[in-house]
Amino acid sequence: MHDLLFSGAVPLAESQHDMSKKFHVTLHDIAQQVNVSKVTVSKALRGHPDISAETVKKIKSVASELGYFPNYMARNLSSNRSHTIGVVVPKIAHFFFSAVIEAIYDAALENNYDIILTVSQENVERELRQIRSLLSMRVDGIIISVTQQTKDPAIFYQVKEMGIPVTFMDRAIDGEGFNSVVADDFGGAYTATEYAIKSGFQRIGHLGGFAHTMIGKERFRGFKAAMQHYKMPLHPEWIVRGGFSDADGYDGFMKLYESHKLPDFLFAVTYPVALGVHQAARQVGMNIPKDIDIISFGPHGLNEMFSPQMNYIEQPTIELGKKAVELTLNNIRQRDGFIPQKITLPTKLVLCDQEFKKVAS
Amino acid sequence: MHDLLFSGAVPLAESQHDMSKKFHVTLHDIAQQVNVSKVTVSKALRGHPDISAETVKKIKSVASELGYFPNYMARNLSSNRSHTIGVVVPKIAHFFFSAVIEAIYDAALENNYDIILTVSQENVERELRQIRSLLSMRVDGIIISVTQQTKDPAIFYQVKEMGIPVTFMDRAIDGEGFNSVVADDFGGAYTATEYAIKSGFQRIGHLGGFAHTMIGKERFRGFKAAMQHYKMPLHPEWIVRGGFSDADGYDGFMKLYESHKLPDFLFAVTYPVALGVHQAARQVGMNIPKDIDIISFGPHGLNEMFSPQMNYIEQPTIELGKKAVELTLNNIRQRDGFIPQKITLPTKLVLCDQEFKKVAS
DNA sequence: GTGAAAGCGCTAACAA
DNA sequence: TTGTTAGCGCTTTCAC
Repeated sequence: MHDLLFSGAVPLAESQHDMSKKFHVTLHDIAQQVNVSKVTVSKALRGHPDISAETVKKIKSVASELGYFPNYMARNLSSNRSHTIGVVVPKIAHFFFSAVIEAIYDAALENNYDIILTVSQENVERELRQIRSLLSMRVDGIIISVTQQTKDPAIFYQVKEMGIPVTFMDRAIDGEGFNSVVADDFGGAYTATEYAIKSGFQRIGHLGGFAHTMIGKERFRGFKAAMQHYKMPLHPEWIVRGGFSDADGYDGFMKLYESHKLPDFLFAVTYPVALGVHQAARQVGMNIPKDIDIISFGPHGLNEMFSPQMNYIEQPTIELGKKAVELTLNNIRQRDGFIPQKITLPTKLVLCDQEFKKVAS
Repeated sequence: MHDLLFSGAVPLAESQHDMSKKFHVTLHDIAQQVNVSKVTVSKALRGHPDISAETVKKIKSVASELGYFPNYMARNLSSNRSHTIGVVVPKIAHFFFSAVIEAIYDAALENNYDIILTVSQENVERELRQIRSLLSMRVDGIIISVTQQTKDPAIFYQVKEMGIPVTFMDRAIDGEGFNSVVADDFGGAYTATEYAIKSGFQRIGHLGGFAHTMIGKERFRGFKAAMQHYKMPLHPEWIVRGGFSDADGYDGFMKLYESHKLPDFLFAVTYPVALGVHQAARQVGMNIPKDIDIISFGPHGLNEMFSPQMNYIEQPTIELGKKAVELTLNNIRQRDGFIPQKITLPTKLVLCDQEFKKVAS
């Protein structure tokens, strides 16, 4: 029995210069064994209705006996579909992105699609390089969360021209003809600010993100809108525009601290920024929330560690990933008939509770 | 000028049934424009020394003018190398894994290799499915961190038989002929326990992971070794074997608490377990570190948020990723001549300081 | 220095 | 129901 096992594959190997091919069984090998043609095997393995149940059974058994794995490179080349979605993110080791990425993987699997993930590391050149790479891999669609520096939409138009749907996730750039799935940054910021106002804080400050990013803009806009709606004066000295990292939060707080006119409440643009604030506050001997309270966007399950816990705006990470995949898939399936969609998912104000929640396993 | 731009590609498109191929420029298109053969273009674009500098220049300019992207499916099919490493991890949204994954991506990029990442979600069937998928994509090698339930090494032997190097990362399984890169779990656990003993704690307990996993075993072994070395009695009632998640930590603590004989120090097998302990302790009104102190493996930059901060064993996440890639690449390049390596990377005891550190950006 | 021919493993049209 | 023929886009001989 075992002599037969590689009877198709081994002779093939002998004639190969590349030894790595040694044990790569092909349709041809199976066809020989079963005494049918390659095409029959191909059809049988893919569940094509043409082939008789008996033949299918025989073919399948031989296939698994030989340890056959379809060669996707060959399959994709001839069918001209890769059944793959390319993804570009700025970071992986990041609370928010790692959660979204996982959701993307799960959603894709449910739809029998593969994901090819790439990382730009917040670097525009690397981002471009990765997009090119995905194009060369002939992905069927691309989901991207751009870097904080990405401004030029040219490449995205080029991708679209190639017939490859583009879906922006969370971080979008201006431009027509693309899908996008973003969290309701404006609404979240508005709610957070409103909460501070209604809680009676009088000196409310904002540590905002980069002014040129959608997120930085929208969250600042939500902050302003709430302040204006409740007739609170906007104090420019309490508004610091920086980046999205903990270092930015640290620096921002220190800047306020050194000016000797700290607000009594801070709305931080991201969770890392809030962490930086915590760090800085501890360093100068100030207590949160006693001396100064804070709220920020989405800690993504990390809040449990804090004592006392922080209030926050929950971002729909799972939904973002899921929607991005669905949208991209719809676009891929409908191709030209598809009208690009822009989806905004709601955020939620979470006031800290003491109930036990799962963090990460 | 623009009429020429797609003169090669458009007519080709007309004859295609699949519209997605509309604007996919091929070597053939470039060849026509420059009036040379496909082969010349192929060689020129790959920097083959055969072609004259002038021809190369002309070809490259036309290629970029037409917006040419090499088709990796075709390239890989004919060259029988994918220049790709497949990766399987149990989780992405996890402090430890997301850090390692990012390191893997960076290391691969430096070596001009692509990564295809898949997630098993701690599910053995899904893990198998993803491995199959990677094999079908004809990855050149596989880096894998197995699920907590993975016991059967059969598939890994099969992969190896196909001439595809396997490197276990962090979570290894027994078996010969595979590479592995793991953190020094034994040493880390020993050091942690030793620290507790030297700090004067008398009732030292351990919240251990699954007894069937390498990590669970090694960390427990390190704990025991240190206890024995310092002649500390091992109290079975202070040793709880569970899993690696926060829920396990929560449950473990509660079990000890309800038994009314809590230790005064806990060595937790993972950071999530320690988080669960924190959560539980807070719930029953106990203070860490006053009432009971704790140490655990690797919070990966999250420690800054704690107040007071926790001591921990630092895991070499970046190094794990980097080494895994290097090892796999070496194995790929040397093929049969390669002797599989088992690398253990040192861990480090970190006693909390107040200095500002970057968390995540 | 350049190119013609053959083939990678598979699928899609069309015959038989 | 099954097989034949023709590619997919590229690389690899090997001849010129």
